[in-house]
Amino acid sequence: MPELPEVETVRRGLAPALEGATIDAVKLARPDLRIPFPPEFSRRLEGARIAALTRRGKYLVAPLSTGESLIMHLGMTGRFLLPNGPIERPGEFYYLSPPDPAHSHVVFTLRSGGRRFELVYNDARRFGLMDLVPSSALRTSRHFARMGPEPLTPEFTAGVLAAGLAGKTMSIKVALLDQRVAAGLGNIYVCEALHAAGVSPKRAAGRLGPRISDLHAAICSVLEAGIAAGGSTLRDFAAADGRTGAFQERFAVYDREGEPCPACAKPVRRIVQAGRSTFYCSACQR
DNA sequence: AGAGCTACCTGAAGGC
DNA sequence: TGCCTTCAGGTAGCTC
Repeated sequence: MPELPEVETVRRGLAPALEGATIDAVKLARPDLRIPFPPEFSRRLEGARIAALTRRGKYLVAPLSTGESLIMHLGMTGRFLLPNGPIERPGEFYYLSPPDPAHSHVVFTLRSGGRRFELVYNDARRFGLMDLVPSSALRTSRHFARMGPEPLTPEFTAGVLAAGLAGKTMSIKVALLDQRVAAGLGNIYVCEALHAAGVSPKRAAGRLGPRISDLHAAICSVLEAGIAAGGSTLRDFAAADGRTGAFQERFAVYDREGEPCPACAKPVRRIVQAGRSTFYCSACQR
């Protein structure tokens, strides 16, 4: 579910509740998500104060008072709930459909300003992960060591993007899904960015030429628009406060096979690349 | 090294 | 109604 704009939406929803809170208890319903929880996961978290909630690519990162950072990835179906959290209307159910309790794998009990509340991590497919790494070694951790530039920051320039794609013979669609090229892009926003840039998903990644600037600008604008809309809601994504995203209503091509291209009205096509759906306009994207 | 496939896991939706 | 197949927003590990 979550790509950069969705993870950023979750971050913004959770940050006011989590930042400055102390972790009183952590209950695990099972020993692993996609990977095992690290040794003594709960013990290492209990008593820690959450200094901040940040994001890198599709990961959430919470630096702790203990010197370690809690790293969290939502996979495809991960979501956080604040069922009795410091939100204006506690008890309100925030999601389109109630999450199956069988898939609530982690329950944090947090304390902040004299209030105690729970933060529940629910993940049906269990493709998410949580890990603990020393805050001083985040950059070299296995999750981030090879991760590419962060879009929407000054480090992500057209030149940096071009360098990341140089020499690649694979399609630009498949290349942009590689988190080493740019962090945080997924299937939706890659499709949308390529459409916005007028670049065919089938074009060789290393042969964009000067159009790399258009693609760079499109990636930034599509991600910014996604964040501004509160992410996309397909199936069941919702922000921590339960509001659903609106960006799916603005998709130009994603999940719109057969519908008219908003630019030229020709039907949007669907093809499969590296086993994943690509949606594009064969007239607008060359 | 680069590129392509498979696996991980569950649920929803569509076809018959 | 029910069974079966296909597909889903992600990543990593394996082969060639």
